Amino acid sequence: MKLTTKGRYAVTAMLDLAIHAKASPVTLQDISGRQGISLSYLEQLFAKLRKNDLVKSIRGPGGGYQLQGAADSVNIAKVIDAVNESTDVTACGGKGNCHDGQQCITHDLWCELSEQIHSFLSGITLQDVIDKQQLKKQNQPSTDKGAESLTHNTFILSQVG
Amino acid sequence: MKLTTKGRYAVTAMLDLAIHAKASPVTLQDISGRQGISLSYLEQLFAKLRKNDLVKSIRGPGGGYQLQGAADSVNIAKVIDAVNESTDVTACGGKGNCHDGQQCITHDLWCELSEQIHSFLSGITLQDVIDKQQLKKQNQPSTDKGAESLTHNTFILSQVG
DNA sequence: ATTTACCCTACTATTTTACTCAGGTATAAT
DNA sequence: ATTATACCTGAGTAAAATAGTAGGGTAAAT
Repeated sequence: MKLTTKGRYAVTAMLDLAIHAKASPVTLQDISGRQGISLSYLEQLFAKLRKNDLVKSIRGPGGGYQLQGAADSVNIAKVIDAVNESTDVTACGGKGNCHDGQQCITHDLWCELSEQIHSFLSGITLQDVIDKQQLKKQNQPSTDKGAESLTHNTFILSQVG
Repeated sequence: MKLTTKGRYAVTAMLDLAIHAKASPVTLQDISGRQGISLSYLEQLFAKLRKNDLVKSIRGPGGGYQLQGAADSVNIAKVIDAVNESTDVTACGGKGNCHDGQQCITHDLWCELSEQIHSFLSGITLQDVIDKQQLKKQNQPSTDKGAESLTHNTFILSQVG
């Protein structure tokens, strides 16, 4: 599990799609303008998103991209994994044969934690993120500083449970 | 919130410290050997960990590093933030002044999600990760494939709640 | 036929990562 | 005191990832 700006771009673009591509598809040009990502870079990201069946494309004039499924069927982990593809990460090639026992402990620990993070992000869909934002907007019209931690935890619980 | 191999190294090293530095401090030489990270790179990482009061150093022969606090008082988010330092991330400088309303929506959505992830990792301490691994070892002596998701979620719930 | 907008490959600049080198300083042991 | 240890620091550097450019294609709507 890797969480870089690349994955951020992908998630941001997917959220943009989820919001704007209700009826007609959205062009990469539009996303590029709204999110400040270069068109060609978006094309590269969407090539990967398409290969992973996360989006579908419509060619020609009036064409663009749409989510392949519903916004509540696409989770964040899938999106990030799609653009990152094949992060082996493990020093010993995942076979756990890096010398004898002791050496491998912390290595295993990290793998365990990495799975936790992945599992966590698998439980959050694009729709969840959008809904949460709507809720926040309603509760706090303009000023929005402070008192964050509590609402976060309740959100997490509602997602996982 | 960024989750790169750099952060992985830092977390791995901290876990190594938590396990080995019970009585006497641990040298970077030792961690370097166990975890396969170059000594000088470790020195750079630990300089940042020290500045953030996550570890304390003992100089001279017999010296090395120890955790500043107890293993259950250090959370994963702190460790990762310490070595990454200042990820502005936001395209509009966090002031939310990137044009009018619409443009900023997905931007806000990502920030929201990013906070969720941060909050999630703040709820997991080094000790938690170690404990979880111990538990896994006991339940499954050697073969450890399949049936993962369920135990993960219970772990997450126990951490956050 | 022309325009639109996806599609694809290769190339390049920038940044980050990970490491090396070359010194220093505090401390324990002799 | 001297020496060895191991932290500390900064500058430089190779490799990789990120982000973007360039230059072509192809499918489809007008």
